[in-house]
Amino acid sequence: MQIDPSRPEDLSAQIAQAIKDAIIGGTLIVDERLPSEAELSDHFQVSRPTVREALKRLAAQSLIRTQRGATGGAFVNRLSFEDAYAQQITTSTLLLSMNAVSFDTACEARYALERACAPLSAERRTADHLATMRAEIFRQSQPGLTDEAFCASDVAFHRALVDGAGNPVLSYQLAGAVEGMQPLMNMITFTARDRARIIALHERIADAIEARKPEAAGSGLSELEMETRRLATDVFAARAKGQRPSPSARS
Amino acid sequence: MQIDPSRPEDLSAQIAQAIKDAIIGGTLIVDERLPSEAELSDHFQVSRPTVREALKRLAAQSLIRTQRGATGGAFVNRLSFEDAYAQQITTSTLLLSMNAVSFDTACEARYALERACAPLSAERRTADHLATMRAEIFRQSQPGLTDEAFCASDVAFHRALVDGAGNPVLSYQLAGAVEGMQPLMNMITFTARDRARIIALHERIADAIEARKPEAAGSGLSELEMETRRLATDVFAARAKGQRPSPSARS
DNA sequence: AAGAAATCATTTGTCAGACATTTAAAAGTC
DNA sequence: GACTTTTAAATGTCTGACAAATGATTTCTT
Repeated sequence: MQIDPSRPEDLSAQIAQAIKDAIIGGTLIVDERLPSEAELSDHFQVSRPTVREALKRLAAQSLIRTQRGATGGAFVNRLSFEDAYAQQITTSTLLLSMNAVSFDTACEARYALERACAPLSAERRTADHLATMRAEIFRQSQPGLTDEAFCASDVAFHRALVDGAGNPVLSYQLAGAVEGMQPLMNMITFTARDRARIIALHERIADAIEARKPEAAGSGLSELEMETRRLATDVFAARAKGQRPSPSARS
Repeated sequence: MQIDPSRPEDLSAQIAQAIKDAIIGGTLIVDERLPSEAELSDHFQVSRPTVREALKRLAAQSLIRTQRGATGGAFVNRLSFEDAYAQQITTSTLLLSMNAVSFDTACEARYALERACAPLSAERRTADHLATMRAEIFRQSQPGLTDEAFCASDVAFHRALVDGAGNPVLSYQLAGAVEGMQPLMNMITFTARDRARIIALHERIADAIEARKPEAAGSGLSELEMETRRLATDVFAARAKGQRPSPSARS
């Protein structure tokens, strides 16, 4: 594990990469303790602040965790599904918000992936998943719900649908697709009639999942996709005409 | 944008989070220059090394880039699809290698997601995508190919299939599912007969994509999934019996 | 006056050394 | 033996300094 001080790249970046490679390559295994900062600075022939910058880079990616005290130090971190979810969501959200991805493109990707989960979810969903879906549908039907709360409930509904597939890898992959779209969804204002249509489709999907009918769930999702895209088209067209103020994405 | 020095969390982590929130929330926009390290240390009432650790955390997530010199500084980085791909692949790879995810679970997720791309790819693939798929199939049929090279070509084939859908968001999401599985795939040894079967299925899928037949592509993928899972089951069963040495994942 | 060269100022990158804080183990005390 | 105190090791933070890069400014030359 060596670095090249003559390379133009930052020393801390090189050190972080070297340690990262060691983790990915299996040289350093989960829960193994890294050498202390003093030992690392000695090994790489750099100062301790430089080593620390490298370690912070790794900590930011959840590759290591640090512990203070006598038996403390930096330890290779087992990347948990929760950490991976969070990273995935952040990355997806930023990717969509910073790259002028069209609503249609993001929507198409999201529903294509969700349809992939539907058959598995219809087969394996537990009563718990179903109960969550029903509860979210009920919440969505409450009058006086803000658009943001409606969207948040929408996300929860779809996550329950995805989690119903009982495949954590799938849930992880979908987390970004579903949650990353929320800022885009929040740009839409829903009328009462819009909501009613969406809720009806949610019920249809939940019914299909409950009855273990994969095709019905898939077609329900397809209709929901069309409905969502139609809504977005209308809202954006209205904004373009200046019929409404053109607010930026609401947080 | 403030921090609380009395909280137990690292100051650099708090500062990083505060800046991250500002970026996600839109307070800081793409290509905007952050205050200099000296100004930040003054603002947050911490030393410059602490600020630097915070900035390195953000740099590790590609949220900022830094530039030296008179007009240099830290700038909010536009998260490119390439950066997002790379992060996604690293995270997925680590998640699968560190969490004892069963081969079947990962495989199921991967093929479910790929089947979601197949209809779109059948509809939109260009001659380019098709040419890549054919080229990879040809490479896979070359004798003397190592198992690793065979797997790498397999990944390239599937990426071409996914990219054929012409949806960058979908390509981004699938990057992790396809490439993250490579270390697991590399644990499998392929006999000549195994390879022949896989290549035949690849050809069937490519034919379906070329003929713009979404259902045929989907069923080809389903068969490929079954074939892959059968192979893995055999290999692992043989290893368990001690008929072969039990190597760890080859890099 | 115009262009080239030198200088300067700003900013990040790195270093050295120090102190504070946390934590577990070792030593001491009853 | 159980409890308390001390100690050592490690990370977290600070101060101050210098190096290196780089654009802007000034000066010099023609």
